[in-house]
Amino acid sequence: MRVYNTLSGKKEDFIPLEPGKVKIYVCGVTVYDYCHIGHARSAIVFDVMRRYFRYKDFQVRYVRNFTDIDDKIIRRAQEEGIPWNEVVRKYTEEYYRDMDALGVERADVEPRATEHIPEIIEMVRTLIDKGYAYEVNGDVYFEVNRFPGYGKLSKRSMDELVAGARVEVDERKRNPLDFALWKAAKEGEPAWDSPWGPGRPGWHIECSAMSIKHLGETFDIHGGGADLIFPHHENEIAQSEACTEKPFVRYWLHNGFITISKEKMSKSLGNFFTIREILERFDPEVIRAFILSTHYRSPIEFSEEQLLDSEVSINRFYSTIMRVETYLDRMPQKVKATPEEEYLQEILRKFRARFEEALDDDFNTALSLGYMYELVREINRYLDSKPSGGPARKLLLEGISTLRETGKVLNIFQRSPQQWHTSLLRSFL
RNA sequence: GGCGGCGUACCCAAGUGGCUAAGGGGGAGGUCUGCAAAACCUUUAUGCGCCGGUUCGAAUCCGGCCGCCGCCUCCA
Repeated sequence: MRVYNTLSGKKEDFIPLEPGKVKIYVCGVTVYDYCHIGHARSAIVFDVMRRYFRYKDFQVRYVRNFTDIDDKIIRRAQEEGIPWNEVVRKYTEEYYRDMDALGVERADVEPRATEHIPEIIEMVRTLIDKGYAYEVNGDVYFEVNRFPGYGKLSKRSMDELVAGARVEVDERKRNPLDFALWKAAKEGEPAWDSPWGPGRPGWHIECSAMSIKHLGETFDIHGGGADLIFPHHENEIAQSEACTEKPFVRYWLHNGFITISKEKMSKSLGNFFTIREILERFDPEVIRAFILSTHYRSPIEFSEEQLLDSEVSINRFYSTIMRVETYLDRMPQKVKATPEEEYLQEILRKFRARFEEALDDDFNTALSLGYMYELVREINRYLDSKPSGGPARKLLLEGISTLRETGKVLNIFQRSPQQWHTSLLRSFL
């Protein structure tokens, strides 16, 4: 397998730390609002990677966190006049509702920052002891100048970062790029005791502490949206490697954005659609197929037209399944071979290899889908030739089961045609 | 300003040195059908933003130009 590693900027052979095993950490969401389609993309593409590793007989350990304490959560709690942990509870529940609907599997471990305060404190303490961090009035900052590799993931030098920085100047920091490991609590804010006084963890430290705890000091894959490359993942590398003195992650994988009118969909621009809104109009399988019809690193333009295209494609699949079922029910015993049989056999013979070749090449789901639709067409062509008898039955069933099994990797094509059609009718109402 | 990415048909999209440039949607024509739908077939890029260069050979590598986008600030 080959994967594109953001760290090296190229595709590399994937070699796991331990043969046959793969350890993956994916940055999840901050639970303070409903998820939008961009969150869905990240969740779905990494879900597919995980499923594909399993398909390839890897033993997968998959960790995806929830950020359950930060400024946005605190602000939202104040706005709604409810406790911060009530905000967390509510939006965690909503997250699961959306992701379950989209067929995103639960992670093996789903750690939360507030459940790892001791590990976080321990890590911050180590960083201070080693001289990588300093305390100022109850805040603790990581000193980026102390870490020689700073900028290696986002491919920027310190000078460039400082020159282009638009961050507000905080006089207490030794360098404007220094980032908070621990934040002192202001009046009325949720707080945990620490050697530096009551406070809460900074955003980046939780992912380092939790990934190291659940996957070890070095692990295989760390993923997330491309907008996390800087500063989040850059900071994770700095604090983790400073702390453990070992390489943190072997392969950094990042998914591209969803755009609206060519612009990045984002909270701050306000040009986003929630998963919930889209699910009112489209079947979840349509959303999955739409997202997987583009390579995970490329931008996808979100549009109704594209979703409708995906809907038609999936419909063709289920119509074919139904056609085969009906056909087999009425098919005569008498053996009738047709020339099309050879074509279908030929495409089936090559199918698995081509499917795997596509996904082996940096998870090219778009290409794998193309092969699947080619197989659908070949099955229809064979049906049109009106074959009959045992061998024909066997061949048709093989075609269907091949699509079903490979569909498992993308988690599409898993329902009955009846279920699909029922759901489709519902979306018209 | 710095760094990075992208530009393939009417739309989406795969393809990163070499067979006829996947696949889907849409359009046109056709087969089947009582009609229709579905399905299938044919067709829809001698060309891959533009101009040069390297090479026996380039969408694919190099240089320049044009256009679009992202990151540098919370962000999937």
